[in-house]
Amino acid sequence: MIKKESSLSDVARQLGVSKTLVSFVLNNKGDEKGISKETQKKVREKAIELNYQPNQIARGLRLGKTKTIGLLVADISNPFYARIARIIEFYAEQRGYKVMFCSSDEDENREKVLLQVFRDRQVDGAIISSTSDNPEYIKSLIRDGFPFVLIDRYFEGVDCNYVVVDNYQATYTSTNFLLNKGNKNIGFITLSPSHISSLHERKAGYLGAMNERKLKVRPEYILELDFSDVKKRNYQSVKNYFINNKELTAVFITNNNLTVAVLKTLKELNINVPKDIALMTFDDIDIFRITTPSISVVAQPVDEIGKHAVSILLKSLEEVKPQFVNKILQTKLIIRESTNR
Amino acid sequence: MIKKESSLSDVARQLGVSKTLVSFVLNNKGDEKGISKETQKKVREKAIELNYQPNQIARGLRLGKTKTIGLLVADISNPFYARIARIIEFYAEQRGYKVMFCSSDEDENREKVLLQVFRDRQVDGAIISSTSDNPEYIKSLIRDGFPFVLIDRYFEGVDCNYVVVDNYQATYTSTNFLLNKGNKNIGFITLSPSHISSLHERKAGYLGAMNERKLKVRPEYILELDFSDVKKRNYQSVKNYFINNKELTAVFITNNNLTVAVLKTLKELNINVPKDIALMTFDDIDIFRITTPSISVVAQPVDEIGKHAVSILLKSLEEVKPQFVNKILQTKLIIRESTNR
DNA sequence: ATGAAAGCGCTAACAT
DNA sequence: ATGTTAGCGCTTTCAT
Repeated sequence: MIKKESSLSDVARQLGVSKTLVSFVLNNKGDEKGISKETQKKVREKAIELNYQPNQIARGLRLGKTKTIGLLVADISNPFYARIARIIEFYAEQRGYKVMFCSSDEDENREKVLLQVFRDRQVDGAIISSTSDNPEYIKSLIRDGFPFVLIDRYFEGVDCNYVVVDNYQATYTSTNFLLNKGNKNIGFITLSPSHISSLHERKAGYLGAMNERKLKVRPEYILELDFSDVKKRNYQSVKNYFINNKELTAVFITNNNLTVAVLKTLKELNINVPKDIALMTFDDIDIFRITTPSISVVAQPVDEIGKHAVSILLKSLEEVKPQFVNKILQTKLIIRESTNR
Repeated sequence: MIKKESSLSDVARQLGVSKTLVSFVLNNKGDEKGISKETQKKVREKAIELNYQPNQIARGLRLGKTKTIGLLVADISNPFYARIARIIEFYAEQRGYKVMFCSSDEDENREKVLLQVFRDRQVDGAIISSTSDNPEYIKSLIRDGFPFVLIDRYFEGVDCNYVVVDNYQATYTSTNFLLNKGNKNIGFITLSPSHISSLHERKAGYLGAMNERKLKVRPEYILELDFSDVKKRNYQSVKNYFINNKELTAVFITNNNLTVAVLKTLKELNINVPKDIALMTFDDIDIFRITTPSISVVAQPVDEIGKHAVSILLKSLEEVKPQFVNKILQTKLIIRESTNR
């Protein structure tokens, strides 16, 4: 029961001119098409009078472009993704694009379906933090010529747009920082599915630093938590981990909501940070600034990530045969109280 | 350069039948329209063979429905709204709807523009956390028959869909809790613009409880912070507040990112919670569970809010002359360490 | 300087 | 049991 909005034909009819003319004027092609100044003025005035607003769906159908981009992440309520979303919204809006989002829950099949939904809805392109293990699927997007840019995670050997951070360097540096502080038994808590490039490389950076010092990494020092367990707040394995690994003096955690799990567990176990164990994690979100102790973090350049993702995507929409662009951004170590020992 | 997707006509042509027939079959109206079983089978098979996916934009233009809803909040990266977004996404998806979001930054004009963009894009309806001071504007949405439901904030005397919490009761109870703990000088930190119903009522609940005990509330006990200052992390006034109000033994804060500001400031000033001052706030987000001390909060039923918002909105899309529905949900006091004094 | 007409991909009323 | 056709609101080519 929406009040009938006025359409192009309404404006045209009331003025006794053609839709073409109105369309020209309202798309600022009046001069180019040689429409007389007076006519243009009349058209604009009438458009305002009738509160004419172009129907973007009709426009989209005709032009094959919807000025909409899709954003697919694991979980829009994860503060890291939420911040990225805000930034993507900001830059997209500047260029006249709206964003539609969805959360894959780290489920590969869901991701596939969700992406298809985006395509059915004719989003012009997508920004994707993929949970997929299967580059074939991503390759098919490329073959289809569907414009997208991966963020946070990429696929080795798959040539496409992506903007990620140097995860290896990040954990390599962090681990060395902990080592230089005199820690020898350093634990590592991460998320599965472990094929995700960012997690994979974070682990590699940690192992790289440890190996360089010829330090053994006992298998039980590495804990991999299932995403669904984190989501369900099932932290039992975290508890067991700390109970069974008393000799750890530091631990690196790869992801912000894992760290929430860890902090909660440590609190329950009455294990003090940093006195009993030092802590370091990924993502500089508010939460880690105000805990006691405040948490040392690897800060990702969230603004840069969002900004590049949007600009790369929109550029690739404009070009006929776009060059794929890859950005590998550097992270920043922010040392706070949780590593003071 | 998107690979040509197959359309209805492709399927029809290759089968030597009409688009109508294909449309009927694929929309499960085959039996109803008396299409023979074999033909139906052929159509379905061909559709799969050609990987036919209906173009939802064309469908939207024809049907006047896009199966998209808009979500407008102050800031999608605020954890409270991010969680609501995830939940709205969840319930919307179950019913075949996608969600498009945007952030008003608590700017009334921006909100107006953003909502118009939603309408131009033919979203079927919207879920709105309005920052507006002007019910006239909201009323015009109603007059236009644009379906929407307000969340978090409503307008006194404006008859429309909304789902909010009982904010007065929430702060009234909280303040009484603090009073019963022996606090007399209780501060109140809130956000401007203060016309926002939720903030307004939270303040009223606090004042109500204080007045009932005949306790004076000195004007300087109430701090109103500008949203833009919070966003810019300009916390100077918070600092001054605590420096100038040493006699406060407790403070209630109306909003989660304000609390982040306060915690950060208290840390800097070396003021201990709860020893020096007790703290209580709104929104049960992760962050408040893992700080030391953990923070006592008024928990909003986030899942309920999102669930109701979606169901009310979708119901109002289906009905010709919808009854407006109002939900006022109850909050829950969660007592943690920050009020132990 | 302006307009007619086609067409984007789909649905549905109305034939046959 | 199936097809013809119009039309959603817009842009754009080609006429005039």
